[in-house]
Amino acid sequence: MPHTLRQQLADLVLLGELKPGDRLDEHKLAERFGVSRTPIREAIRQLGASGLIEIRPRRSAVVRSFDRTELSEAFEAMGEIEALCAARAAVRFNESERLRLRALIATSEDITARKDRSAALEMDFEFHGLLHDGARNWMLKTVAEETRLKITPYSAALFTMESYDADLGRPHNQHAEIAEAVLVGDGDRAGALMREHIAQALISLQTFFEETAAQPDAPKAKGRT
Amino acid sequence: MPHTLRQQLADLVLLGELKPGDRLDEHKLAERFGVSRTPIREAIRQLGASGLIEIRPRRSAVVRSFDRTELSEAFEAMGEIEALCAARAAVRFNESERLRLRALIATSEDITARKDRSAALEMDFEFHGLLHDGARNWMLKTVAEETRLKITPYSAALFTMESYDADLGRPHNQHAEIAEAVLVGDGDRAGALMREHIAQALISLQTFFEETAAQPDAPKAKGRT
DNA sequence: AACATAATTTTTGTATGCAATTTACCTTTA
DNA sequence: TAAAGGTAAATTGCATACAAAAATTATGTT
Repeated sequence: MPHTLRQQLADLVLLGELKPGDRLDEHKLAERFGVSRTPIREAIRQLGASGLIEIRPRRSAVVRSFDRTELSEAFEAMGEIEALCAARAAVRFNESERLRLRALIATSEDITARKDRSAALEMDFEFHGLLHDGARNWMLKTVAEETRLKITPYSAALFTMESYDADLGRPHNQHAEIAEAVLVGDGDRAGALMREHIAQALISLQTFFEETAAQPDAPKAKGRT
Repeated sequence: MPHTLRQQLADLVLLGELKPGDRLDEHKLAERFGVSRTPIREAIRQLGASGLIEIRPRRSAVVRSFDRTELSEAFEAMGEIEALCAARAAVRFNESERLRLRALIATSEDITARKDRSAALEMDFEFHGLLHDGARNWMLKTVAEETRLKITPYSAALFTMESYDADLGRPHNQHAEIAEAVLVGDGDRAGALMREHIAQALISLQTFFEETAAQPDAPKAKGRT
């Protein structure tokens, strides 16, 4: 099942080939995907409306980048939204979802032990996706995923760093705790734990970006030596 | 300051000229706005990504329509998001915003007395917009406005109905109560009142749509007598 | 008259070309 | 060497054209 052009383009950003601040050259992208500029432009506009890239009239579109303040606000907002999903999921989960969640945590345990960062990233998406579905609210799910999408270029970068190996256990343990609260039906606790989980993720992100000097908002080296 | 094409197109939907379910003919729109189909298509794609219209491959795009369940879920989600904004605004409002809020409520009082539904709709937008800003979180504001945008074709319809005159006082009073909580700095109360306010809005919407039989999800009469 | 099928029109998807603007590069000057 | 200016190249915005698919109308059969 071939992805849509829009998804293929998004993947360039989501999988890290294009990083925040990078320009999107319509000609080159058209050539790369073997189509004309017209469909490329349409895909770019869509991703622009999704907030994944930034569209500036008469100038190249660029991958959306956040400064420290924006990143912190984004995580604060996401924390609240994910907390909402978790709290509702705790109350509305059905039996098959409970089974799936349990299985997910077990698999995650394994992945964490093997320090497979790539699998851990996928697992992270699945875990949160399961809670988004469990909230049984289409709009809430949409909002959660749109929010998550916008910061993905940053959070995904974390999982690609070798130095993140050491901290891989923390998110897993937090997921396990949240899952427990969800399975017990304790919405308030699940929500609170989720809020904390997202807050921790922000701290990890900030820490690693400070260390590597690849900080958000850092001016891109564009040929200027 | 001329609006962008995207905004002009959105206005067709937001101001009620195009209703949920209506098709967007690229040719006619291009002719209407005096441009070619290319920029029209780009605008349509953007609005599609925003969730205001629905894009179906190889078929005309249509204004997004919600069935009863979706509408109810949308309002539930919006209630939580708006409550978040209100709760934060109560704590983070600055002095000029407090003044502006007080002035807004005073004006609203007047508008309600005059039963000016059109002005009341604008006032509604301003009231909520002020709280979105007051939350001091760019992402939260974005999420709130995107959510609000999606259901606007429905909520705006309410304000255009003559029969809504009788109920015009209720939203105003609720706004006033919320404003009071915000000005006192009581975030929890502001949030709770906001949640209630949005829930009431849904009920009004459902009630009026049932009465007029112009229910959401109703199949559009398209030439078929 | 009802239904199925074929012809016709409408509408979308994409490629291509050109004008307008921005960006990059190179020269000149302090 | 750094700044400033001007020219050339690259890039976006938009119009137009045409093929493919969908919607509509017309036609024929039972």
